Amino acid sequence: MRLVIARCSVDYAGRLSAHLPLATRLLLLKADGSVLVHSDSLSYKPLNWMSPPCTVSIIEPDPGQADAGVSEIWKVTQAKTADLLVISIHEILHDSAHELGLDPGLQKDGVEAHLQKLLAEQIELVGHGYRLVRREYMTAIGPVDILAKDDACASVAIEIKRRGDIDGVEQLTRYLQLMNRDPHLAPVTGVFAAQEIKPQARTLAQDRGIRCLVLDYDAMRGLDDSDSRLF
Amino acid sequence: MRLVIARCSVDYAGRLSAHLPLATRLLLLKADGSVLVHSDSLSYKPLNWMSPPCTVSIIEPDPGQADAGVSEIWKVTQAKTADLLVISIHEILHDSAHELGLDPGLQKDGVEAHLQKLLAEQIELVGHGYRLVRREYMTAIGPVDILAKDDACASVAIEIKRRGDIDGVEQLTRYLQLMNRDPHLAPVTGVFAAQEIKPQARTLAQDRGIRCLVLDYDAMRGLDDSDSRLF
DNA sequence: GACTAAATTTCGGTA
DNA sequence: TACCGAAGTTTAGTC
Repeated sequence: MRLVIARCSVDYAGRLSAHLPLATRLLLLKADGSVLVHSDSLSYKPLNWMSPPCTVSIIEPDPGQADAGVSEIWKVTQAKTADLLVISIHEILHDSAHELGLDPGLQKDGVEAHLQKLLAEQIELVGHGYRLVRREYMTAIGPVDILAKDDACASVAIEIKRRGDIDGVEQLTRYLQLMNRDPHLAPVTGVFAAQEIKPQARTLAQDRGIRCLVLDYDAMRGLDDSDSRLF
Repeated sequence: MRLVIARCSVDYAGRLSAHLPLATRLLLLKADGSVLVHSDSLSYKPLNWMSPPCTVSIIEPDPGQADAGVSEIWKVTQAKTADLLVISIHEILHDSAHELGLDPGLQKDGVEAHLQKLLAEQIELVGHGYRLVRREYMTAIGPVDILAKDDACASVAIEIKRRGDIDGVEQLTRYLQLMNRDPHLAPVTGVFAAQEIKPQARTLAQDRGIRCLVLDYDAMRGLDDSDSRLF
């Protein structure tokens, strides 16, 4: 990994066109050839970047560019997409290279999968007498998060989201339409379960006869003994 | 901006739980207090991070941690969300600070807006005899990208995407349902225009009587003289 | 300020 | 490998 602090301007042309005026920035060259341009704020996302596989070639500025103060130009090209990133460097303030080695990688434990697991275990939260049929019930257009039976033994499709948005209601609606064509399952009712449900999503769901259920993640975790791992 | 190369392990607890085993990584501390953890590959996105506003406090390891080789611990806390990022540093291999100043910011020129502008100018691409009514035609649930009239003077709502996905078909469907309730507009037909249309989106669109139109961005740009700016 | 839609989305899983 | 859905999504624009 090479770290360069430099006064530079940047131009990108590819899926969009973008320009960064002259300023001091961090240029990050990774071992896989990718390049990131970071400013000193606006976290997380670089101002500009090129994804691997790509190649960096350092070229001399032409006389006109040299007169404008450009000392060198980095031309970053992408192998597949013909995207082009051009970094015009005026002054290098820091330049160091470091050997990092391979990273063992991130171990993560997401929220939606966890919510699904918890709700499957605590299916009575959906309604009295409910029973779990199975998680990730496959349909032709994708898996329904949870399929259950209500106290009258009718099918219930449950869609789980962390944030309940219109998209999630649309998704559940598609599943319900498909499942209600299957005589073995029909009639199937829908439950839209999320930690937080947006007003527009709630309105749309009610309009379509889909029940909304707000989940209390912390309370559900609290009921689950297997979950006292962190802190 | 402070750049640190260090052997470290990282734990994050917040919206998810994540752990990074001991390895050499880049730690990036920005002026706004945000922290990024980058490896030497897997571009663009940090392995782990904390968004501003957040505060970093450097604490001494307890004896057990010190025995395990930890020299110092960075505890990054988020003001609002109670997220916590803990970086256990074993060895610092590089440490430098740099004054970057404010960044003038990115000037970008997106693709969807450009596609919309081009298609409005070349509305005959949608069909012979078509005329533009207006771009960003407002409805109660949001703006329709383009409203046009066909050769029989019937209304046509056009939704434009770079990548035509199911979401876009749903979006256009909602617009069409609403607009067809307006006697001044009805009947309104729909056109789903994109550079690339996914098979499932195409199927759904056809099922709903929405016509699909694949746009050739380069050809449309070529027809537009005002667009010979880059290179 | 809330909400909606786009993103150079990226990233992971599955058929 | 293509496709589909989630993301600690983030970010930008609009009402």
